Amino acid sequence: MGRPSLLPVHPKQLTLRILKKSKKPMSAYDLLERLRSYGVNGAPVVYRALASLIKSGTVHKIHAQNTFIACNCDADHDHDLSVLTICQRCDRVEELHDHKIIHQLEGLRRKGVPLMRDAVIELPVYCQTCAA
Amino acid sequence: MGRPSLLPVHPKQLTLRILKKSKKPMSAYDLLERLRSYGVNGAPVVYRALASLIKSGTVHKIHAQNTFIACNCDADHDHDLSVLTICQRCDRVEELHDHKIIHQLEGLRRKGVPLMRDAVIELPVYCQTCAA
DNA sequence: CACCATTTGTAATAATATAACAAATTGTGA
DNA sequence: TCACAATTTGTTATATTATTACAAATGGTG
Repeated sequence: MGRPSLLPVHPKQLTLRILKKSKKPMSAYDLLERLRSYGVNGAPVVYRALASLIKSGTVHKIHAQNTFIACNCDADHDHDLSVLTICQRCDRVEELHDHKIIHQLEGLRRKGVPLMRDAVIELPVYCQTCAA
Repeated sequence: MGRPSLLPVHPKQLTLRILKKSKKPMSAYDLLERLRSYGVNGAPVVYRALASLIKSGTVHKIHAQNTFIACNCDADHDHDLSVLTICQRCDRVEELHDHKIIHQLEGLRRKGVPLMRDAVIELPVYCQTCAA
């Protein structure tokens, strides 16, 4: 199993808990600050936790912001494409549940574009508040 | 007009030229290395050139890679949504010309999601070569 | 002309992410 | 059981990406 964690709770679980509670996307170093009180001292610990969570589809990285969010799916069901809108003015992130888009992307798959499971599509927008 | 550039050719033009010639996306520091021979010495010069080019739609940033590409549109026509596929294994980037997807996204716009002009959608995929 | 706004260039620094390595544990085969 | 490889963790250091801060140079405006 390798060297055991010195912490009472594994960094991966802690990371997920914090992200679940956060309404907003968090950067890796935001997370690190929060994790320090639990004894986490290094960036690699955070990045490893995130990598693992992302691999399992539990967490998404928002590349346009270098931030991370917990997937808002409740159950352990298989993940699929998720579509996020990112306001270019206030940075607010929302998940779109537009089935037509999802189906369209699925269509791409059938046409030979091997879209990855857990693909995250980030759409730059102005949110309703900022559009005004 | 502000302080004039000391260079015979403006960094912005140089940056665009280099990106146009490059088949692959380039990082800002890749560009800087290339620009040094023309007398460009600092990262801010590159980032300012890129910001300006991105604003005019001439260059796109690929957030998932922190790289930049010249838009492959030939003319000065107005830009619209562009859809890129990014291979998660070999990092190759291709531009999709799938009109259905574009139309679908336009549909989102009409439904009230103010998608930005020059929105770049990055789809994580496995390219045909790597899928095998 | 004096002043201000703007742009450029440079130096320094911030923010994001990974590499390299030692230490601790488990499993495997002799 | 013992040696040893394979893994995982934690730490330090470093690489990569991007911005801040500031001085210098120019053009426009009163």
